[in-house]
Amino acid sequence: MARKRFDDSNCSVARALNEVGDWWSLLIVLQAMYGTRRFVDFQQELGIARNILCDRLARLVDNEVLRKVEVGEHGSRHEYRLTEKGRDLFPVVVALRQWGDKWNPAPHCGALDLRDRATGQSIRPMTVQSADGEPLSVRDVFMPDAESTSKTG
Amino acid sequence: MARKRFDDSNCSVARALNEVGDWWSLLIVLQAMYGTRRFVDFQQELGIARNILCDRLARLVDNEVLRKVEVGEHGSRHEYRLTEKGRDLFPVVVALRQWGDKWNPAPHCGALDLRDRATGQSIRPMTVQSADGEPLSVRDVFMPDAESTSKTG
DNA sequence: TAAATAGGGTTGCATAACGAAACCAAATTC
DNA sequence: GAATTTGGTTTCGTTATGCAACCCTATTTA
Repeated sequence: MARKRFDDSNCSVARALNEVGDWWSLLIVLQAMYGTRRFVDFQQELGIARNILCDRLARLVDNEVLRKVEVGEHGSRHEYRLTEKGRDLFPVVVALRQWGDKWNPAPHCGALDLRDRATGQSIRPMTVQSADGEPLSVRDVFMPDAESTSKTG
Repeated sequence: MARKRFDDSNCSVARALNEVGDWWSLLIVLQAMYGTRRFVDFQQELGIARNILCDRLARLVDNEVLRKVEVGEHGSRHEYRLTEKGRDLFPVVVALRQWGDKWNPAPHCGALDLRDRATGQSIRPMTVQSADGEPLSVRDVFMPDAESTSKTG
């Protein structure tokens, strides 16, 4: 049967996963952050099937994570560019990257750290922070609204 | 055909998604962060099919995101608890939650913000930060290793 | 002591999603 | 005007997902 959808879930994590929670969408967004814009480039760089790429690009455009821009230059008809909503996934992608680097280091190459273009220094590890910037763990936070912990789907 | 796997990808985002990139795994982790530990509770609170829950729990245990703890109390035989690796997904989950709250606000209820248990204040929005704590956008960072941008799969 | 209930699964089946390769059509280059 | 490039759609076989039913053990309840 069909995958369960979370469109109207009262859990914002579930709603977020509904848009970018599949195997490919976040990788497409990541690739777009690297500068990829054209269909064939996504296809080749990700090694994704064309029909799946079609579907995902359309869905990301529907959800306003990407926008489809018509361009007239030599053969290519349009490009897929990140919207502000799409660029706003940057913290999510970086958090995932750091988690992957920490707990599943690459077999061959080392962790590929991101660096501040202005200073050349590595970026900080992502942390959940209190109002005054102190790092917080799971146990350090609570949710005022208790009912939100139930029934995500 | 089978879903494409990213186990040996040189992209850490792809490797991370290989472990928690499906529709349910991150929600299970989230639920575990809320304090859920038993099979039936995950099942009822998430509304997930039992066989899928079985599969996901086993996979999360395999990947050391959860661990299975035997407990002897009244009928229940074991619990699923977060490991350090699992708790380390906190920034990922919070980043996703904030993105979902910002761009897909819940129809009925408002954004359910997390608060610092010590002060009662709302936590900060997650940002990628430079070495001295300044927020950075996609355009503000670069990767020293250029080849890492290609071929994630 | 028999019966009901709870916890933690497993099995079968129908449907939806995925992946590879082939096919298509408009625009462009040779 | 034939071959290429770009951006898809179609076909088809495999896999994943969801629902419901079943199973086994341990504990309550009658």
